[in-house]
Amino acid sequence: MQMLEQKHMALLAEAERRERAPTDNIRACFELLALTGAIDRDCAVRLARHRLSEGKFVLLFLLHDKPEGLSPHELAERAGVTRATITGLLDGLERDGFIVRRGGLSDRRKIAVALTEVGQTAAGELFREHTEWVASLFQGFTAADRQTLTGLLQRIWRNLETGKQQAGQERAGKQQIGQDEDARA
Amino acid sequence: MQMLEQKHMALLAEAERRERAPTDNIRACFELLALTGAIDRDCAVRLARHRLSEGKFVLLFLLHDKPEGLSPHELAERAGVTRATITGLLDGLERDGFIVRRGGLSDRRKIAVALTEVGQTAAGELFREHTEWVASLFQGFTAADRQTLTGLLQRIWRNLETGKQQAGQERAGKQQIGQDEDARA
DNA sequence: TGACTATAATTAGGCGCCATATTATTCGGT
DNA sequence: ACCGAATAATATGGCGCCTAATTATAGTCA
Repeated sequence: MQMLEQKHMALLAEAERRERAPTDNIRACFELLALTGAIDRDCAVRLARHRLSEGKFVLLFLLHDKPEGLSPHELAERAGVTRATITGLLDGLERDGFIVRRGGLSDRRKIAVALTEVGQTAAGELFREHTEWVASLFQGFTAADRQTLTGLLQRIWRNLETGKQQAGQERAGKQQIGQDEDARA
Repeated sequence: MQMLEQKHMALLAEAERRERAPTDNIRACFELLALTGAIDRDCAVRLARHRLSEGKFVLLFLLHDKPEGLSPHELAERAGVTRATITGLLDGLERDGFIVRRGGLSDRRKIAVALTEVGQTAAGELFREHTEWVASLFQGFTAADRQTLTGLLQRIWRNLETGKQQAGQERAGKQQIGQDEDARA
């Protein structure tokens, strides 16, 4: 069951042919990406059954205990996406009857986004369902297992950060002073 | 450095508040997703510097040793995306001068997609750069480390598949016979 | 007050992905 | 030779995400 994606198998085959960089490492990376890709797809399929996406689900759950509503601005911050993205998600949620936009606040630039009955119900049921599903993916894992995994992942994190810094320095070197356009990342 | 995404932190906090499903498992899952999310974003940033996306890069590399070109159909198969997606990627690649579409084949429905000089050069340089970057993420990993990681990931795979089957059965039960719309996944 | 600046939400446009048409061409069978 | 089925590429429209531009409103300060 070494599930790799099509594109990754092609890339790996070529890398092996060229005997370039350590292909074992590449394979390991692709295994990681394939798994999370599958998780994301499964997540999307599950939520799609309720006319939701992951982004929409997050908004629903952020609003579930806020009867007075939140502003798009706050939603963007808490969900970690831009306000423009929020606008799009809200359009869909409003169309499907999960939320309402309320105006008429003291600051007339702002609006309040709140759940409808339907949204409230969906939020409640789905939060339970979703967290149980996520937890089930690690069924059978002991604390030690999780610890081991976390340790390995952190080592990858560090390598990733190191690579970013190096790339930044190289580019800065090439173009004199060179602002780091990756600062946000 | 327990890097989690904004949305995941919000979800986790709420899950902890409700003391629902084992939050340690949820946290572990989110760590996994956060890491691969960061890898994907970094990958996108690196390729964007060359006016490429991951999808486009895959096509470039699939074409690099095919001077006579490949059909969109073949590209779709090898890249693991639909033909419609290929059309879009090719539009961009053609606009940016990486590839050309050639007609006039014996089967007049088909076209051949081939790299230009520019595309050829880019493909060569980027393949090296990209594989080295991917491999560098696992720098310092021993064979045993990789083995450990693969083992853990496979356990998650199995849990994921199990969950899919169960969900399928439940839905099949609800709606009498119920075709399995997940067969493709 | 009036101009400037900051902030809120939205729009516009782009990208990658998808599913579902649509159009052109080929091929099989009678 | 012709009809219908299969196949190739593309068009269309949707979704989620982004950045940059736009519009409305608020607050500040000379």
